[in-house]
Amino acid sequence: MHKKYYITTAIDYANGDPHLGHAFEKIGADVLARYHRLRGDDVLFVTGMDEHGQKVAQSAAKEGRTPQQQVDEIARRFQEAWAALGISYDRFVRTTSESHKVGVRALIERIFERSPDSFYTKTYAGWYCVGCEAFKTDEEIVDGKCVLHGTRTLEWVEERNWFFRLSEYADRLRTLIASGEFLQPRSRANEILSLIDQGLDDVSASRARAGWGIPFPRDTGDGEPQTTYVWFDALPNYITEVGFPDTQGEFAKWWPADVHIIGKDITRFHSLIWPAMLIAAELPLPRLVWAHGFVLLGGDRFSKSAGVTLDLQDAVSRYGADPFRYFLMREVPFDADGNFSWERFEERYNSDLANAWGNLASRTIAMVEKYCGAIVPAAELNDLDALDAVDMAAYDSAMRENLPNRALDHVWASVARGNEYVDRQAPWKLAKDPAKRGELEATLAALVRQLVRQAIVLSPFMPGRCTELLSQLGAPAEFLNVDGKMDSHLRGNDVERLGADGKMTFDATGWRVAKGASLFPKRETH
RNA sequence: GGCAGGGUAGCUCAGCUGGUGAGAGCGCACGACUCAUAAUCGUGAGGUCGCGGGUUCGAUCCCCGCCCCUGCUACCA
Repeated sequence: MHKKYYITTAIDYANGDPHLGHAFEKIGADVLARYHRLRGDDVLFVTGMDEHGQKVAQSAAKEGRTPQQQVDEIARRFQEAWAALGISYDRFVRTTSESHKVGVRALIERIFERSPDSFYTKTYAGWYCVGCEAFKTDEEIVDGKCVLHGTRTLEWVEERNWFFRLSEYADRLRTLIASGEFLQPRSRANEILSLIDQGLDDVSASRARAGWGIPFPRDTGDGEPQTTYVWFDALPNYITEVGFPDTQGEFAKWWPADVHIIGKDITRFHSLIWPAMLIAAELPLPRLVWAHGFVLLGGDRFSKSAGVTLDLQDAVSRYGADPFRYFLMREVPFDADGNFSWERFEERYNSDLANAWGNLASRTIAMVEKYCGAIVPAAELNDLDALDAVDMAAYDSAMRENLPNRALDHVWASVARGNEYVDRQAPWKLAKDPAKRGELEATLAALVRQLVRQAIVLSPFMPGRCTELLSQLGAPAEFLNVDGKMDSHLRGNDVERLGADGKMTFDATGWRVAKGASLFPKRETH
């Protein structure tokens, strides 16, 4: 019996090229999605783009393009980046798609029907900054300009908008978040609780300025067309992509989402406005909102203006996507901030990948070739398997808690055990004594089994290299199907590689190993 | 300013409700081995556990004060 697992990422604002921050989130979500596929869950992994807003329209104008041309181009670049990083999403949602627009309007209408008091109109007057797409308070205005956009002039705007009565939901939201199960990690839940305790303000649901967006389905009575404001435009992507407003079929199968993976900076929208919208619409709430931290560069948050950036293409081309994915997942906790530096990357690459794991594979395969004619000998399970089982179980529970970095710690405990085991058994000595033939074979078979286990549990992190290792170990075809290329997702699964209890069953006896190129070659030192 | 979290070996961090000599990984030094990507295995150096008080037979872990860092303090997303 397979469970369904619907995982989403934040949809990225189509206002620039993909960067390390975007990549970290997508890689993290991808690792979780692949892990669940490995377990045999029926996975739906959705990511995409948020493509409306005045800033998009303006940058398009600057480029001499229509807004649609502009977002088409940016969406293409994001999808290229995700392909290069091996992000195995099932669907790429775009808020400019017709189906999304239909879904958004339907959701708003549904809220009008089910919770008639949730929307109301209010006239708002103030200085409006186009750069921020927001009204500014006196403190935010210096010399008649917005402090963040000193080159743009502010506009005095009076408009009648639709508001959403978020304040009305404060009690229910507090209960929801205080449970500790809806919003994680706990530190983020605590921040939102304190926000609730300060009192929730109602939020805009529409803007009167005709803009690049979805027309709000109802007018405010002053004749001005209303455009759906960002929350009501972007957040519903999680349901429109699974068929809403049709609540049968796909929607019934996938919704509610099992987890929304988001950055900690947009926690409040996902843990307050989104559930309030769903309550108002009388729709089920997602099971979990997971707010990850940020990847810092040299201790600073990356930013284009400060020159703190990292070119994704460059990052991938240096060692390949797999080591890059591994490094980010190993070095940056998924529940807090972490640091990226090439210095650290090289350390990790050399010690963890090349020296420890890559070399363990290399020496094991070489010995099976040398001492056993390249055929994996038959042998009973031994202590190595038993000790590894503890680490594999720990890996499993860490993955279920959305902490891939901790899961990797346990896999590397297994890797270290493997290298110790080789030295302790010293197969090269056993090979010289015909009386120890049995022990030699038991040793090498145990090492092959261990590598298979490691390749399987690491495949969500490094799908390409793990497939390569399994291939070198002589694993049959169904074992090799762990790559997550865009055109060959591992869906459902034919072979239960990782059971519901985290245990694996397979028999490597008789596999023909073939040593190939190094899994993690060291670069020329210069 | 308020609220929350944190300051432990060169680096990244573990240390549950206070108690035999404060730990891991990486890095470093020395030794062993030779199957392997000059990889691996073993041993070791070494830290006033942010600062100052207090409670206690005894505190890195409790209390008070101070210093420093980070996050949140709502409509860019």
